Amino acid sequence: MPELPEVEIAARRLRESLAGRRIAAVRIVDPKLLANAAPAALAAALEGSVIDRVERRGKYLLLHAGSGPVLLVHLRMTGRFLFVEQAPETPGHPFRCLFQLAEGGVALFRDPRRFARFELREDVGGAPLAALGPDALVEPPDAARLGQLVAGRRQSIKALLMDQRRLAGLGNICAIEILYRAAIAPDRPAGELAPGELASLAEIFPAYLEWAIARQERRELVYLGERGAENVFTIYRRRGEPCPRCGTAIARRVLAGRGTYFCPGCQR
DNA sequence: CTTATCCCCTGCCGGC
DNA sequence: TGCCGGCAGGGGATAA
Repeated sequence: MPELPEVEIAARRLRESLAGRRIAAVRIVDPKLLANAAPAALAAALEGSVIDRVERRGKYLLLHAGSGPVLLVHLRMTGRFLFVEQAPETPGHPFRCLFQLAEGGVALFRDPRRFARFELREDVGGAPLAALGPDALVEPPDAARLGQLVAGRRQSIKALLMDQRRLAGLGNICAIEILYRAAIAPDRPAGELAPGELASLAEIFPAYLEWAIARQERRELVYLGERGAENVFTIYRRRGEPCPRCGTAIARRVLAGRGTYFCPGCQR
């Protein structure tokens, strides 16, 4: 799932359903979930404590428990928290981790592809957060700042938008949809974009993020893989369908290692 | 320094 | 119905 909009919504749900509650027990089902410590370390850090603050930075979730270590959560492709009254007994609901709350209720961490990672860090100043560029939602770059980011870069504009060290939060779908709205071809070398195109990008992508967050808030943006999920995107996963702007068939190619949808007719 | 490729994993979908 | 290839919102490691 997660790009910035989904991670932002995940942070809001965690503030509603997890923050302020005491964690009675932590159960790690999949020992590979915790990237930099033993499962016992997570239990020691969280059991008996209260998550008092939840932050988002780029695609990372930060769960603070008082003065203890911070738990970094990266959802990667399929990670998500579910809040339920009781831990499921049947194996029909596999989960990688479970937080039992003292006042009742359970937070489950589901992640079918098992790419997601938890990390315990003493502070937020070092790796991996220090490597992130400015947050695409909190500090959206204006045209001038974008100009600095792309200056001299031969890398494709799509790869640059997805590079978390330059700008944190955008992923494959965001990059595809934003470049479509700006009518810029995804494989254009970033450094060759004209000032007017940078201005167009700078205007479009905060608006796109707000739109996606609002949609997700209304629970309209769901995994495409979920039963009954509808593709709400303009061109993502619409190869062969006519472009809404010019009618040309939407094309797909692999760029920066990811499936990239674009309109060969009007994205220049 | 870049960029490209492979890898990590499971699940769904469409075609045959 | 069953099998198989393609595809999937992430990034890290490695090679060139």
